[in-house]
Amino acid sequence: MSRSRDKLKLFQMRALLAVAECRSFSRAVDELELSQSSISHAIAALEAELGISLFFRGRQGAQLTPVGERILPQARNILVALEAIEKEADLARGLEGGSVRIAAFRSLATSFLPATIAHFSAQFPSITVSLVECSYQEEVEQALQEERADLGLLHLPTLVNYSQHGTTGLRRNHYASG
Amino acid sequence: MSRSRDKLKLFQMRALLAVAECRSFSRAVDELELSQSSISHAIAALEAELGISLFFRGRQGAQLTPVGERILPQARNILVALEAIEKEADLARGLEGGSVRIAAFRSLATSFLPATIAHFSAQFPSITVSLVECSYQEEVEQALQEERADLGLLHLPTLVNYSQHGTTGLRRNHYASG
DNA sequence: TAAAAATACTCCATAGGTATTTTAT
DNA sequence: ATAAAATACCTATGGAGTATTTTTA
Repeated sequence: MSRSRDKLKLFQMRALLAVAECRSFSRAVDELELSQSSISHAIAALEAELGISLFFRGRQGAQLTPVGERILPQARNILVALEAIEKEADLARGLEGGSVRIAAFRSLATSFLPATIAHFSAQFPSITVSLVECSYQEEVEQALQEERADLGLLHLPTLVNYSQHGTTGLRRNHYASG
Repeated sequence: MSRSRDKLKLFQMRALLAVAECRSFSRAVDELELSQSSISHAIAALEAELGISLFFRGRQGAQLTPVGERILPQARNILVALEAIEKEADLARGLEGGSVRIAAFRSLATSFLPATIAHFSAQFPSITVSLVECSYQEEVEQALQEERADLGLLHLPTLVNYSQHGTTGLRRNHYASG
């Protein structure tokens, strides 16, 4: 059977972007860290697969055809989506095995926090969420300063405060409720 | 040197989509027309590359992890963009070497049409645009019926009418001006 | 235990490279 | 004449397959 059922390849998208940007196959060599030959092959294969010409070639380099011009943003979309996937994975990896200690006084701890924590835990099951119950606002601030908590819930105007020394790579989703 | 600098592969995106949809590696075989082994390899490689687990595996099949759930729409975006690229290419190919004959009466033909045609020709240089000048509206309709024109410009309320028998694959961009 | 996924192993198509030739200005 | 792209040819990575073993509800 035939290998690689994918007609269009990702490196072809990268090549398209780079050559379009550099307006030259040769100059795209540096950006792609690929030989001129490979870039030529890649674009040629892409053009053959699509049955169209993507670039006008000349001594002064390569220039996008009108079709190439319309295809370019879609190729960019693909690479952006790929980046997004890697970002999501990095974030998730950063969260693996992490823990968050939340300091809050009793009234908050018993009202909306359980639901919020449940929701969070459903999204990030590998993160241990623990609660440091406090009787007064001062105790919350104390817990943060003594690094017995990573996240503290306080009254307005300082509703949410957080320490930078948590044991997790948590970089967003600092849950708080109005 | 190493082959394939792309860490993430398109067929892995397809596999992710299919397995997520089928909630099973085995059932995705039909949809992907790929062996169970290959699908397993593809997902495993993707998970290894991203450093995360995309599916919970069990006897009843496979279910997306929270990260997998967040990555899924991006994978879909990639495939949608690919489709769009092929669509653009198909359209451009259909236009290759085509021609459009426009029937219009003199006043229109000399006022806004030249600019419109120039713009169109810049976008689709391989298409021959010719003008069939008419003195009266009835002549335009006649030219269309006798297939001496592919596109006719008439007065409101029937501003634009077009024949289905053109010598080009033109399927959109029926240019008209208010 | 049975259905599903993972592994072991093989194969060859193809991405990628070097060296050279062709093309366009 | 000369810079750029295309082509020829080669190598070996990794995608895909069949057969089998390992999981897990």
